[in-house]
Amino acid sequence: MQPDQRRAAILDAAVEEVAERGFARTTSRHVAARAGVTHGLLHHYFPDHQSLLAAAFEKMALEEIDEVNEILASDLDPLAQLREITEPYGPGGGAEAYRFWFEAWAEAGHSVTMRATSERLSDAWYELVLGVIERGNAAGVFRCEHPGETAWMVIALSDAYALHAQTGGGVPATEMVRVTWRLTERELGIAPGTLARS
Amino acid sequence: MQPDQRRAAILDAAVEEVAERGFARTTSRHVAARAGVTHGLLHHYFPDHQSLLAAAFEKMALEEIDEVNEILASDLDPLAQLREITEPYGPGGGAEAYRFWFEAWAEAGHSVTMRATSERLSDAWYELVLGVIERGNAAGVFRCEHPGETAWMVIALSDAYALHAQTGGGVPATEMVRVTWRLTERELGIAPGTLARS
DNA sequence: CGCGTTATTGACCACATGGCTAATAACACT
DNA sequence: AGTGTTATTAGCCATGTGGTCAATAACGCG
Repeated sequence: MQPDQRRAAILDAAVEEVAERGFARTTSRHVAARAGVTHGLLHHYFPDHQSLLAAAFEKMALEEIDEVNEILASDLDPLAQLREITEPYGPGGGAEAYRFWFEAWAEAGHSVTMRATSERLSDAWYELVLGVIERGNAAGVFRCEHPGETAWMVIALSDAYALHAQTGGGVPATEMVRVTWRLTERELGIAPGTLARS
Repeated sequence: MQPDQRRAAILDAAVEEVAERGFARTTSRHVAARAGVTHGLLHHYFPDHQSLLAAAFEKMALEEIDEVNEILASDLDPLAQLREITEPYGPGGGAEAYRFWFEAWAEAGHSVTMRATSERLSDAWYELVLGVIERGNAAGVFRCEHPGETAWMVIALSDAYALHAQTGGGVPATEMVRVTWRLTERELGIAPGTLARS
């Protein structure tokens, strides 16, 4: 196997391991076993354990930013773009991915290294949503009075959805989505039910 | 020291340790050192490590539910009660407490045991906010059309505030609070700026 | 083919952890 | 004071961890 592929395979294994067990419980040997190598090899690709975890975190963040940028570069109109953005975090968005980000958020509270990456990702999301809203305003599709505040609201509700979908609670997912849509529509100044039509 | 006090001291130490390092990195010896005892003693109060962590988790959850009930039982009018709730970080403590909860939520993704407690807490919060809104409606202080949805929104924004305050990002805390208030006021059908007056 | 470089293995080390237990200190109660 | 119970300590053990390194296999290239 090519070094690049091996490195990628190790990172993939690390991401899966983190999603399953969490950062703190992710051990070199488990990652190595999942990647089909011995743990001594990890040192050949990453100077130490911390670097491996940081690289795995960074990889996930970059992939997410890339996905987001793809939406941005697409020819979709602002309304459709906003739908795309809110959808990945919607029903069926992948509980495994959520688990990874919860781990990352919790880890950001203890590790200074990861907080930086976390902030970069956070900012990327904010800029993306804000851009979509402003372009929608310019195109006359939206009539949003507080683009910055609305952008934060959209992200906040998405994150909270992911959070509450995992930690459970009596509020069903469908209701969470309904609230998110209703509030977003009102903030954007578009007709109720517009977002639901997909 | 009395056994009860010792047990409480150990649990306090465990909670602090979890908030600082996370569940997985919380070791018997560190907890013992923080509590001023030797690690052998922990075995005398808790059968094993997992029980200690579970007890610490349960303790935090019960304390938070108690605080919630205090607000409920207070003589404050619904508006004042809602102010308490929407205050930054809510009434359950500051950023430190939320670091603990992020850890707990992440842990709930891996451990089945903790998910139940997590859900109970989640439901308690929802019922609290919903109750305040409905009593406000009955008293004519609020004119909220979707109490259930609004209750979830209030909790969601509060959690997201804590989350983004920890993971950083370009959105300043003051703006997050402003959005939360504005949206809450609109959902409750009360005049803008009402919540800000404290 | 031969040779230098890189990838990969397996074994080893020092260390921290959770669990356990015998010995001791503190205590409660008569 | 005496005694049985509980609280507390110190130390041991098996295990798993991250890090390191020499030996070897695979590879690229002249």
